[in-house]
Amino acid sequence: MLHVDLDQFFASVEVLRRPELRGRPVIVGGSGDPERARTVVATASREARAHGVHSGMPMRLAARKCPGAVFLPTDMPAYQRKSAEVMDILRSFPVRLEVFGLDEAFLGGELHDPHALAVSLRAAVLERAGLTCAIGIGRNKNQAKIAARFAKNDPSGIATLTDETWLPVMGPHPVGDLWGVGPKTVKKLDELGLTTVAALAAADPAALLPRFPPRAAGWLVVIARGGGDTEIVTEPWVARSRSKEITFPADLTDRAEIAAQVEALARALGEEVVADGRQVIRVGVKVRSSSFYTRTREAKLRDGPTTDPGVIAAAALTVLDKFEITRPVRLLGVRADLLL
DNA sequence: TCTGGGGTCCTAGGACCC
DNA sequence: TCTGGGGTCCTAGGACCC
Repeated sequence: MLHVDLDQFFASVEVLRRPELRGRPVIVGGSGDPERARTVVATASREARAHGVHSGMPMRLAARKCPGAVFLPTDMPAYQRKSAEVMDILRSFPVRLEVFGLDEAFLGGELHDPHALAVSLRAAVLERAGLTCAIGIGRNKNQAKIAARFAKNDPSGIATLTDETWLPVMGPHPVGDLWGVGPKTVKKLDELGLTTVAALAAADPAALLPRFPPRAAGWLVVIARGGGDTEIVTEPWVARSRSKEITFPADLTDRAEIAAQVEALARALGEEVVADGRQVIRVGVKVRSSSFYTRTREAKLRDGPTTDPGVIAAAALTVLDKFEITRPVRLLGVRADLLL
């Protein structure tokens, strides 16, 4: 199993079409205005990362840390096109390919010399798409995915984990370094005295039951031991839902204005979904107040699946009525669940 | 410097039915 | 008269990922 992870994907695509930016710190995010409040960095180039800039950082802080950087707006259509190009290159090899987001893929097959394959893949992606990538090799997705992180810090851009090396390498790491273990899970594991991968790997899943549901407990121990999924799904991904949300530069307080924004979001979302040939079965609304308190409400469409943006907008407004809005509104979002 | 946008999957409780 | 067991659907929220 191989995991291919494109380096600083958004920033690299921007540099490709603006060669004069090569070697300069490039920061992609929001509208590209570093002074605009409530926006964050989507991707920072290697040069910008050297200044301490990283994904998720507020744009204004990034601008302070790296005043000489070039700031660019996020151009998703461009990244989607480039992603498809790279995936086609990967598919030209005799492997099974699972697309895993815009900038990642898993490759599997009967690989006699996975390292040699990784070398060839990197060369092909660089020559034919102009992009660099890290490649992790493992016996399953978990191992390959984590190996790709090590590959990012290796001059060869390739790293391998196996059943034999997993625990010696990962054992000393904090549990938060595991794929799928976030801050909340780290805290709960810590309450059980499990802070390292080695400790979690040695644990009896039953010991996690005071803090985790049975399935989660079993899964955590499996991934800590270097186990994981080995299935490659080559069928194109069919989206389960689609959403649109906006964080406003200044909070909204007027109820009519809030409703108008929800309606506009729902209509735009509906038009995109219909353009994709999908049907909406359920509509959800998200409201985040100025205090960052976030709530969602949703409802199934009573009259069945629809392709009518007007119906979707009306449903969103009905769902909005379920909220008691007492605080200024920072964010509004609309989500559509799609018929499979 | 306050904290984006777009997703997925899981869990849990209540309604409702037999 | 005071309380079964199983199942599905719906909704809300949590957690995580890039």
